[in-house]
Amino acid sequence: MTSLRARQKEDRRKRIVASAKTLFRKSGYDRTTIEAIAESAGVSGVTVHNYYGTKAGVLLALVIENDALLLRRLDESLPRDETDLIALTVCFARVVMDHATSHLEKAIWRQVLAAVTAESETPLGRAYAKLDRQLAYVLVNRIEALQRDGHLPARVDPVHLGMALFHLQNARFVQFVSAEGLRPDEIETRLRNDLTALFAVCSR
Amino acid sequence: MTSLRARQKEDRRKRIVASAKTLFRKSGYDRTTIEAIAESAGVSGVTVHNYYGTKAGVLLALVIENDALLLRRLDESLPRDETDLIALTVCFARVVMDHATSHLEKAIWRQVLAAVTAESETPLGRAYAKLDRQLAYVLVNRIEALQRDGHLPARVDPVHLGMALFHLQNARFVQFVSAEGLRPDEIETRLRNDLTALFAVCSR
DNA sequence: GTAAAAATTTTTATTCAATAAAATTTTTGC
DNA sequence: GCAAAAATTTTATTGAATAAAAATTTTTAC
Repeated sequence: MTSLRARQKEDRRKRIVASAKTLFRKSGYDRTTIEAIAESAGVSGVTVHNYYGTKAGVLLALVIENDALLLRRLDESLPRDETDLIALTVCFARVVMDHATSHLEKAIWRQVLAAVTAESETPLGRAYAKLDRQLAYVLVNRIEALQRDGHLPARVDPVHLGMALFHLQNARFVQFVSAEGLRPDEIETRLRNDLTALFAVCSR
Repeated sequence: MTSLRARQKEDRRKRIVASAKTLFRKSGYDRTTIEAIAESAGVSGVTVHNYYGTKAGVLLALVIENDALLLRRLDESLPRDETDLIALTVCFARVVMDHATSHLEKAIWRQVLAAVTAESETPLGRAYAKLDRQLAYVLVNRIEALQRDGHLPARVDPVHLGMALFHLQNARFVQFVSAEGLRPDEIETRLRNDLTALFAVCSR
């Protein structure tokens, strides 16, 4: 039983986020005012603030919505028969980059990453962190499968390995959006170099 | 031959940054206004903007100044006789965390990290990126020494390895400042787990 | 040493994000 | 339908950011 009030709220949320996405893509983040988003969504500017706290909050909400999609897409896009850990991680990174660029420009992703750090202790920040963890677990699950099939030594902890690889991939993603001219291919090479060097250590 | 004008400019810069550091530490980032920094430094608010562009710019300038110190401190603090790569990286991470917390609170570091991403294409953002690269090279140099002394296989590329380890360490640093309650010991454990898992892969 | 010029800061004004309190509208429960 | 509750809008304020004009100071040239 959803009350009228709850439905209206949900409706406004949807309109605000949809308006924001359109405007951010059309005019960029800085040149889009909260008032413009509010007007386009048919609410007052203060309501947008009441709903999302900050302009960055609206952006984060929008990204979280899209990332639910990425989560499914990732699982589909990673080939089930891939046995090479490096190839798997690189593929993961590429799907993330493709998804990102197909939705928003790099300049806006920089705002997203900035907001995530600045607002890490707020509800929306936590929601993003949770999604990030789910993203990491897509990789962890694949690594567990790899280990089950004997493509990885039994001594490696798949959760730790998955997290480490995710962090590394994420660091390269940050680099990707931080430099306008950097192409996915170049990032792929760097990530490959990272992994090759690490796996070549083989100490003790 | 430094002109009077150049000296005065340098002097104002110093006063602005010093005032900002004092005020940020005393009242936090958000509760410190540019006007307050300006007044304490004996200049107008607009001058602060002219010098650093944004409030975050002032913060970044301040951090860059401190990081020059970190660079030296890091090189001193890393034991020369350390032959274990994991121990070396963990030690590196700890020095960075100690340095960070001794200068500014986590909440302010979150603002720093946010500003770095948001302003990656501005001069101050680039200056920070350059310092980051120098920090990474402290690690790279140590790894090269390790390899020279036969503690690392000849097949590993020390630059790639150093960069990868730096990124991993950095990802954990971001986590460190993003969660108020997270202690350096816990981060150290996580980083150790990352490295242990990666080095255990040993594929092909 | 002084007057013109060049450079730099300050003043002034405007836009917009963020926040708070009061006023208004809408929904809900009876 | 009507009173109470909940939510939105209006109104107002602070502070960051930016731009243009005005004022000041340093430099340069004589």
